Amino acid sequence: MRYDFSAIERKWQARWADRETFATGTDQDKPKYYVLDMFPYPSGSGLHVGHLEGYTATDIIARFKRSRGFNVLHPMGWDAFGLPAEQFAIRTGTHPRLTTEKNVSSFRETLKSMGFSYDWGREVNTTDPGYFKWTQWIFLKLYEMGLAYVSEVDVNWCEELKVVLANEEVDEKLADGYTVVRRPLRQWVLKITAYAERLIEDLEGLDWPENVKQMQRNWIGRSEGVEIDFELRCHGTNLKVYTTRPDTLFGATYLVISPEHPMAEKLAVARQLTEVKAYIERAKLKTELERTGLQKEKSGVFTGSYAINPANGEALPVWISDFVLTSYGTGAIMSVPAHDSRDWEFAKKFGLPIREVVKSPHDVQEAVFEGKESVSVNSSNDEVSIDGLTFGTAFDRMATWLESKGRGKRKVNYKLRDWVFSRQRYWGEPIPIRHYEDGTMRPEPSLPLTLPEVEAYQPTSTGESPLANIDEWLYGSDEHGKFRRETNTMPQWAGSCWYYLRFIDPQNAEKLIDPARERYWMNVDLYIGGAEHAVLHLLYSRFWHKVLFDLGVVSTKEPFQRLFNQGMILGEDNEKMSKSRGNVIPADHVLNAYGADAVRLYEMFLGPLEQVKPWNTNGIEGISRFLGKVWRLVFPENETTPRVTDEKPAEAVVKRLHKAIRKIGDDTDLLKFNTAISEMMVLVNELHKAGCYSREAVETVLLLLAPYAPHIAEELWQVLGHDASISGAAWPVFDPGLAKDDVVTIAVQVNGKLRGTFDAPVESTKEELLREAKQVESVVKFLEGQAIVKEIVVPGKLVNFAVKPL
RNA sequence: GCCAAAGUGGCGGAACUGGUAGACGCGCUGGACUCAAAAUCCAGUGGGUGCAAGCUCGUGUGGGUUCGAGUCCCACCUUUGGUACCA
Repeated sequence: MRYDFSAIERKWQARWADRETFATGTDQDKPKYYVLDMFPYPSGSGLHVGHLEGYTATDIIARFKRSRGFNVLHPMGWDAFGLPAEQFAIRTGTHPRLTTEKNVSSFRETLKSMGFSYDWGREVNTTDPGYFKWTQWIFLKLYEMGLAYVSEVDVNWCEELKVVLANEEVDEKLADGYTVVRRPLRQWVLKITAYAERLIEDLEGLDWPENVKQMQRNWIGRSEGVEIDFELRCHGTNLKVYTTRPDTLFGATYLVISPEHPMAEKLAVARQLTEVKAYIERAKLKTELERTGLQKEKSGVFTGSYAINPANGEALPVWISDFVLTSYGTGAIMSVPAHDSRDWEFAKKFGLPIREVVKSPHDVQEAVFEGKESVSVNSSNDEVSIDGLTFGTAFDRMATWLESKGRGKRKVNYKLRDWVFSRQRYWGEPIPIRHYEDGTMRPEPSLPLTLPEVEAYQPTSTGESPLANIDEWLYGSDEHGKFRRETNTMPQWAGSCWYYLRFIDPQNAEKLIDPARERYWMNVDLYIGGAEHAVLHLLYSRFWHKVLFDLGVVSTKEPFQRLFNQGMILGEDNEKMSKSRGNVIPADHVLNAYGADAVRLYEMFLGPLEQVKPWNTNGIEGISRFLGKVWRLVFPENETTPRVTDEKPAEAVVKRLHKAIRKIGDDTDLLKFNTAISEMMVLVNELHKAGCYSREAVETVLLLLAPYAPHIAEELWQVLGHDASISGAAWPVFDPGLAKDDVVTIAVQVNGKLRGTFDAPVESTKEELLREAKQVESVVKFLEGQAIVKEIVVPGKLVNFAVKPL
């Protein structure tokens, strides 16, 4: 009987669906395992082989854990709000809901034809009102807790199109010849900074790749410093700067404020006013990209004003420059050119003095010295001296002195900024807030607040979302008076911030999640997705989770216990898969040609899961051949009767089986699927070679293979007389005694070079191995006429003789 | 520039805490079966040298530690990902 993968795969997929084979177990006495994929945005271009990599990995784990007695939660859903469907709507008038529905069913079909064991009864969709009701509910909680507020925020504004652009759209539009300016707009902002400390601290207990944790720490960017008040000469006020190097205060030779600083114009003396105003105007026109990325050369203008250095009473000129950011610290800095590379460049360009205050190995006029390990010099006044001290103590003494003088205050700063949470778009969750005529805001009294139908999806000319055009939806009145609804919608991040919770209790109309279920299933035991989400999605999600923890909605501090980033699969040309390169391998294409089992195995056989690796369609032939060999364990070529016998397999075969059970189980646990598959190949080859077709051997192979290639495993399992699905069968257990080798090959080296080998029982003593090694024929001639200086024996591995000529 | 990861045959990759480099698969070469092909099976396959047993070189480059280094240390080169003046 031929191995007809497409008939077999169709048969089992239909059967699994009919029998709800993969419905999540409810027996709470069993241990649980929650294995989750980063759910996809259902795009119009469909799934390609790269998308399937992570999903295959989680499916193998899901099936593996089931066979080891766990209740497994393995769900799938759709992150379906988002820009592409809206842009398509703007071009064609097609409602984003229709586009989304179409794409979702195409995605679902492809995933089903991969044989993934998702519990489809738990599918969620972020655009479903029953889902986003709770996204809105969380928003209102944030609002009640004072964590959501309205603020004027600079956005990328495209004058011609009258729209706000996402950062990634800016380049594209500029290339198309549009102008983009920074312009303040009323926005909802979430106070993620209030959680900065906890977001850093709680990384500690997570099983995440160290580099992802590091990236999150860097993004949050905690720094300890001092805010110092500089008295302004002739102004009667102070200028507050933030520094992490109060130990270099004696080396400050000028101050710099950002062009947007409230004092910028006030500080300009009459003679400098025109120049200062022009500089501020120019800065306004620059986009963030121009101010940061492209511009290496420092620019700036002198205000004409001076501030007094509290440490030594010197008058320091105050400059304006756009390399100082308004949004960080106080928007003003003290410059210590000798010990900060940016300050050094600026000082060189504008001829400002450079003074060494930390002992430097070279002349600071020639090059900057930023090291913290040297001692301070030239740093003392009548009240304080830090000369001879290194960074830590110098910092402390200066901070204490400044505090005692009332000129400074220790301060912890974060790079992390509050999260701009509104979008001027149609296709997103409406922000459920009413604005009343008296200027007050109140939450919508009943959720969900759904999207109205609109005629046009273009934003309005004022920059508001299309919702601002729908009067019936927009205006209303209640006991508090007339109101206008909020026209901003939420960003795509919103729905993906908490979806892992809804999978636990997807239909609950009363609550976001049932507490008992939450306690059983949380947290997520394994979360697999692309490294591109290492910072934002995971940080936002952790933030919301902590808020929900504070509200008592969830019982864990963190949502995702173990995180794994799969590496990208490149096109056959070793380039990132993209439409424009034309190197995309569509999932359906390879599925039709080779079948789900082959694609699943090949995706995993390609290389380590975390590694970036190119696709090569030719290589899948080897997997097809392997599956053929598995099939022929049961059905010999051109025969329709199974050849499996009930004979007990030979001792050597039994040992081989136990070794394979151990190796494949260990590798699967560690997500080392490529080597697990290699072991299966070796095992199957050896069974054929040994002519062993005993039931015990063949069934073991099927059980080991089942998480990886479930369709063929089910089919042959049934052929061998089992009525129940192999997915309910237990993972085989190995006997450590049998999984061990009795005889090992010992390598014999002379001066570290391999000169021969011999077989020996594993338990051989060092003396036995030495005696044996000296008699190996190919070794003898290398020992002749040599004095053995040293004998090294590694039991079970090798013997090495270090020799010298006599 | 900075941070992170990685460089192993023609290709994807394997090698436990330093211990026989190249498992497994692709490709290629030769052979069996066949009228022929497909499928399948068998043998070979890092470079050099040799009839051969073998010898020798070999894990990005150059040094080092060690009886022994793909693995550890130092310097450098290259690639990929992240990031963009955070005081």
